[in-house]
Parts: sequence; C-alpha cells; structure tokens
Amino acid sequence: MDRGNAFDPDCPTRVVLDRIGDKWTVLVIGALEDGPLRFTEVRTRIGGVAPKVLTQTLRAMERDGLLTRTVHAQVPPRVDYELTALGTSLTAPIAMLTDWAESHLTQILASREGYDAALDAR
Amino acid sequence: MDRGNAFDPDCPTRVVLDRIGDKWTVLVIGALEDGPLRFTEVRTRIGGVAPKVLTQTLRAMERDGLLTRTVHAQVPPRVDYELTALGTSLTAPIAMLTDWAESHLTQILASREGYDAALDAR
DNA sequence: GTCATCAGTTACCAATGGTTACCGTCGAAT
DNA sequence: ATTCGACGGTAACCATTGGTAACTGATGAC
Repeated sequence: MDRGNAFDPDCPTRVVLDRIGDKWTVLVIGALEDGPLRFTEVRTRIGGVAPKVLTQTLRAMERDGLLTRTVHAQVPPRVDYELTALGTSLTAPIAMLTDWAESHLTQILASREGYDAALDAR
Repeated sequence: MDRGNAFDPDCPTRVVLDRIGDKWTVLVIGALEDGPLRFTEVRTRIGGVAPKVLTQTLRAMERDGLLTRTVHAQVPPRVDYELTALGTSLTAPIAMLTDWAESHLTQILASREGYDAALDAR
C-alpha cells in the first residue's frame, strides 16, 4: 500500500496532514515535550500565539487524543495540558522535520533571495 | 542547540514549518517524487486542487528552491516541474510523517468519536 | 472559420486564522 | 466594603487564505 491514498481529497490521511500542518500544533508538542504545562505556560513558551487560537489548537489536539486536559477546581483556576502516548509518538517525525528545516534553512533563504532578485530585475 | 528557536515568532524555522504546513506542498512533492510532470499532470494526480492554488503552491516551492520550472516555447505550451535535490531531500521526513499518519489514523478517529460523543451527551 | 489543447490569469466569494477587548471567580490587599 | 489581580478563557470583529467559475492567448487540426 502506497501513501498515494493521500491524493484522494476525501482520504482521512489528509485529515492528519492538516493537523500536522496546523501552524501551532507542532509548537505545542514541542512545548509539552518535557512535561505538562498550564495554559499560560504554554502561551508564554510559544511566542506570539493569541489565546483564542491556542484554545482552538489545544481543543483540537485533545479531540484527536494527542493530549489530555485536566481542570483543577481551584481559584484561580488551574488547567494542565499533558501529552498522551499518542502525542509523544509524534515527536519523532516532528524532530525529523525540524532537523531538516534547520539544516536546509540557509539554502532556502538563499534561493528566495535569488528568486526575488530576478523578479526585481524584470 | 535545541530546536527551541522555533518558538521565537521571528525565527526563520517557522517559515519552513509554514511551507510544510501548506495544504498542497506535501502532495505536490509526493506527485513529483517519481519524476517531472507537467502542470495538468500534477493537477490530475492531486485530486481537487484549483489551478490558481496549484500555481501559487508551485511558485512558492520554486522560490524556495524545492523544484524547478522549465517552460518550453511550444504551442500548446509545455511547462515541466521537477524536484530539485533540496525538494527530494524533503521526501524522507515527509514519508515519516505520512507513515505515522497511516499507522495512527484509527486511534485518532476513535479518539474523535469519543470526544464528540461526550459532547453530544452534554 | 471554428475548435481543441495547455498553462495559466482575473474577478469574485467563502472559510479559516488571527487580533483586541472583555468576562467571571475568588483570595488578598487597601 | 471594595477594589485588584491571577487565570483561563470567550465574543466580536477583521485579515488572509483557499476555492470557484469564467476567461485569455497562441497555434495547428478539421
């Protein structure tokens, strides 16, 4: 079985790719890699994420079973987010991706510069 | 050096993640894995992509040096898209990701069902 | 002439993602 | 007694992106 089924627009594999492709999911997983965090801890650890968007991301990940959300009945409230085994298993492929990103970043930026320069010349 | 720099909103690693996270980039790479294709060939191989969006995706990938675009001065026109070495090097991490997706899909779908059922119950 | 082919572009619309402000609860401080 | 601040959000609004449908331009075939 190839992964060509990902080409089918209705294939559920797309669904997973969409989740991975989500701008913040990868960052959240990175943030929670070392242990559970509270909402605001996640928020400050990831730069520049709006609370609404973070909530959406966390809820979606909870729905997909990537993390658990535990509410402690306290005041002020305390909500802990923790990766599940499933969520943790995602760290390996993601690490590959970020490694690739870091090692090829200069190439990409150089390519962009060349492309944009060629455009300006026209 | 950790990959924590991805947490910096201005870090260029984000840029790469955004590209990977793009809905169609992964599919295009998969389509071109076996050799160069023409515009419409890519289009038909990937289900459900609008020409405008495909153009945008291909241009962005060209800019990043992931593929080359060669125009043959013919009528009807012929444009070939081919992965560069850089683009090909991305297939490995992507394969890991799709493998993960396929092997954990049932877990995810089950988790979603449970989550949605719990919501409906309320 | 008219039509078909290919690789797009243009104008337009819907959905998604993101930003800024605000809320409710309760203990502590004034 | 009352304001203050922490925390984990929500509400209303706006921007960007994704998507659709129709059209273009060159040319050889019919």
